[in-house]
Amino acid sequence: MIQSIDRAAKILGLLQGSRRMGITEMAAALDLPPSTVHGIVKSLQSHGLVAQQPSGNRYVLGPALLKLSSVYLDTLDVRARSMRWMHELSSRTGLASRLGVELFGEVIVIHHNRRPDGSEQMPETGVTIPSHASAMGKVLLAYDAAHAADVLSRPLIALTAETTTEPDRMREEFERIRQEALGFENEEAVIGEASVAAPICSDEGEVIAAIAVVLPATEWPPSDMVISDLREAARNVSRELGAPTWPRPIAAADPTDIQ
Amino acid sequence: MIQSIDRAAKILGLLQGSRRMGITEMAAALDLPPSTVHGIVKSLQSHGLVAQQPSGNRYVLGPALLKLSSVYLDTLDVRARSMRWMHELSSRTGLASRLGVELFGEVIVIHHNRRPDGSEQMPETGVTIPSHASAMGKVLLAYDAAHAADVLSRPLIALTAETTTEPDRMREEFERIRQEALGFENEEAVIGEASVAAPICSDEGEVIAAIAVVLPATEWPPSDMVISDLREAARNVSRELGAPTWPRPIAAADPTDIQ
DNA sequence: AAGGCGATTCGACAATGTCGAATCTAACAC
DNA sequence: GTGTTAGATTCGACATTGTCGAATCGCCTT
Repeated sequence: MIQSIDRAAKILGLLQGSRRMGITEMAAALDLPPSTVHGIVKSLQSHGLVAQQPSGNRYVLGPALLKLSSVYLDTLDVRARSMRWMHELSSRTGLASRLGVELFGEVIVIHHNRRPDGSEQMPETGVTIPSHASAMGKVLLAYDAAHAADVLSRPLIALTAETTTEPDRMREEFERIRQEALGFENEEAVIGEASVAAPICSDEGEVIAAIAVVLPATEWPPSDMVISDLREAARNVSRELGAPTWPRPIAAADPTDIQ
Repeated sequence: MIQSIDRAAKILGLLQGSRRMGITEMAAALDLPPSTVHGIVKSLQSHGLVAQQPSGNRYVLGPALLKLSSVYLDTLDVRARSMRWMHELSSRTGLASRLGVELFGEVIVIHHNRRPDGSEQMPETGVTIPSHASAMGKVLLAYDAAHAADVLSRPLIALTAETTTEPDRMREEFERIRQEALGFENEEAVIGEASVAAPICSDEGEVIAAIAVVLPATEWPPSDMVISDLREAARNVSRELGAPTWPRPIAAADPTDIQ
């Protein structure tokens, strides 16, 4: 591992968390001398990854990141193939839909279809949610033993009073997810919001993404029709990706109770 | 400048351009030994900035970039303040609208309002266009002498038969842009597409972004109503940002004819 | 005008990044 | 099934670079 690249990435991570920071502030956060941080920041700045605010004493993330992430999204075969099915899923169910992949114990939304009721909604692409508190995240954890072991090795944070935080209950939930190829979450991440998710399988049979519909907690549980449409969308996307089967066979699923 | 961070950024740039590349291919492109590239890529991968494809021999940009760019967009005060006015601009004119900032001789779209006709349109946030071939880009160049000098010091590339590529004509156009606080482009970037842009000023009176409406070339030139609405939106956003005046006084504009 | 704080610059030197050689892995041809 | 090829990956010697302390600069406050 190259230390200076590691440091540079940590600086990006700091600016991601705190939005605007000065050199001395970043140095304190990373326990490094200001001149060291200054050199790294100037290098990042020369590539547009970081920018200095006009007032001159604080730094922010830079526009080059937007271009890189635009290409990242374009690269995603799973996203390209999901968009049409998600559009249809939202049209049929009247609900918002999300596609997510794993990122360091969280699930990040790589595609979002708004609820088709004409109301004003925030675009969610780029939003992250802790995996343990999200239907998509639970699905991704259920089919990835190593990832689950890692996440469950640290205390699970409660985002609401409903968030499941006991590892044993999570493992039971993973077992059920693998049996039904469905993950559920009711007000575990956001009060008033629930979601149900299904796995997306690749041509190698691996679960590489999860697709979800989002519904108001007042409409919980999701109707049979919503669940049927969700499974249909997941199956269709997986098939387009060349998955041999959907859902992935239980025997092929790695159990998450490896200690 | 830190060489290893520079190299890491170049690797991200390669993957941005070529989408998927192997270690040996990147090494050839950068004129570096494969083991050097491998070390850098593994560092980037550990932070989610790069990912290895399941087949194992090619690399792509990683999901952490999406999260970073999501925060980048959230950080942008100019974007937050423009969204409502752009929504109104698109509603009143029936045209798509874009907000852009400068990135290495290009203009990158940081907010996009679709044309409100219900048709299916690609989201454009993250898209880049060479500044010289874009109304927004020309506006940004017109108010930034150093940037303009840099762009005009290299040959301008024609994207269509209509693209202006002569530096003297560009300078004349910049002069006119500063006088009218408006930039125009008809089929210079994309056949069939035209745009008109206005500058967005900061509280320090600097032009920090440009706002544009996009119209079909068949509707060229834009009507007086469209131009009026665009200026109104630009003035309103600038005012919200604390700009002392709009448009920025001509005397304060740095001439771009510095050789 | 002086003081304080943070950004920035500079250059000596220690630590790290580089990269050649070797090994590993997977795909392909026979 | 075996051998070949090409690319990924690992390892460690060593030269180059990144680090960082000291000094300076710039801006804001008093």
